[in-house]
Amino acid sequence: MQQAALELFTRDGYAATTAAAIAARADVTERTFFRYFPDKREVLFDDGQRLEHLLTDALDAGPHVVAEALPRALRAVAADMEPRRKSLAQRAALIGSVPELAERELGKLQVWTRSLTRTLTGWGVDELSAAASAEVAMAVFRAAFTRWVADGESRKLGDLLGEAVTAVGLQWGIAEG
Amino acid sequence: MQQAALELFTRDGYAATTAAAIAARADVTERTFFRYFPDKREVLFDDGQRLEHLLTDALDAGPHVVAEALPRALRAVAADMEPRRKSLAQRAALIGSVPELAERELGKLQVWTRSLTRTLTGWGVDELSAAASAEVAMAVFRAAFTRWVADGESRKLGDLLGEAVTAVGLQWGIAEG
DNA sequence: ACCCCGGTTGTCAGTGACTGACAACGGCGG
DNA sequence: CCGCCGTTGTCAGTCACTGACAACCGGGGT
Repeated sequence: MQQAALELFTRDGYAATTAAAIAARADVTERTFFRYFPDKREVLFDDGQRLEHLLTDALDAGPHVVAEALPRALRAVAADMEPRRKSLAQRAALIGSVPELAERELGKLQVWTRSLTRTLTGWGVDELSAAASAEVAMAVFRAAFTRWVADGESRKLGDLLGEAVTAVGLQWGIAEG
Repeated sequence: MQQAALELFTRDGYAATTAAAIAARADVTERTFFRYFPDKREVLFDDGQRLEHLLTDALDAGPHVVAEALPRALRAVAADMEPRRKSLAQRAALIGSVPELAERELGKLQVWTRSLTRTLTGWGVDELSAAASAEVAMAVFRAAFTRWVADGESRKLGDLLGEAVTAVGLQWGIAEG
C-alpha cells in the first residue's frame, strides 16, 4: 500500500487522492487500509518506526561515547536508506510540498530526537548535554539528507553525512580550542 | 470562540469536543466557525500569527546587530505574553497532551524560525549563521517559556528569558573564548 | 424614508477521513 | 472434518470541512 500511496500522491496530489483510491490500487478495502495505518498520512511514515529502532540500536551497539556513537547511529540509518534514494527523494519532495505532511514529519523527527536523548541520558549523560547532542545530530543528519535528495549526481548519503559530521566537528573544535 | 474552544477542550478533551459544540457555545453556527479558522486546531493557534509579526517587527525595530536584536525580539513576545500566563499555561498543557496539536505547534515554531532567519539574511547575515542564530533563539525562548508555564510561583517570563539568554551567552562566550 | 451594496452569517447538501460492530473467510492444529 | 483465531469485507454512522446560495444588516447616496 505504501507504494500505491506514493504513486497516487505523486501523480494526483495528496489532497486529491482518497484513502479509498489507495486501498483499491492495493486490492484491499478502505477499512483494511485504516487497519494498517491510523490515518492517511501515516502511510508515508510508518517505515520511520523501523528506522527509529535502527537508530537507537546502532547508538547502543558499540562504545558508549557520545562523539563516536552518534555518528555511528546516523551512519546506520544512512546505510539503510542508501539503496532507496529514488523513492525517498520522491517522498521528501511530497512532504516538502504538503504542509499537512511536513507537520507530521516534524513530529516524527522530534520523537527521534527524544529517543536519542533518552538513550544518552540512560548512559549517564546529563540531560542538557544529551538533548543538545541529539538535536545537533539530527540537524546534521537533516542537512546531509536534504543535500542527498536534492543532489543531481547521486553522491552517497554516507559521504555527505561524513562531511557534515566533520564540518560540525571542525566548527566545534575551533570554537572550543 | 478561542475562549469557548479552550474551555471545552480543557473540560471535555480535544477529541471529544466537536467544532459544532464550540460554535454553539460562541453563539454562531459551525459554518461560521470554519470561516474564521481553516480547521479545528487552528482555533488555538491563530493568535500566533500576531506574535510572529510582533517578533519580526521587534527584530527590525532597533540596531541590526544579531546578538542584540534577537533578545530584543524575544523580549517583545515575552512582554506580550506576560499578562496571559493562566490561559497560555492551559493552552500549553493541552497542546502537550494532544499529539495532533503538538504537531501543529512544531509547524508554527518552524515558521517563526524561518521568519527570523529570513529577516537576518535580509540584513546581510549569511544563511548558515542566520539559521543557527534563529534556531538558538527559538530554543532559548522555548526553554524559558516551558519553565514559565510549569512554574508554580509565577516568576516573570521576561526574567526567565533573561536568565536563559545569559546562560547561553556564557556558554557561548566560554566556548569561543 | 428609500434603495442599494458589500460584508457577515445561516442553511443545506455533499465529500471524505475515520470508527465500531459484526459477518465471512481461510489456513491449521486436533 | 471441526473448531479456532487472525485477517478481511460490509455496513452504518460520526465528524471535519467545503461550496453554493439565500437572508440579513449597517451605512451611504438620493
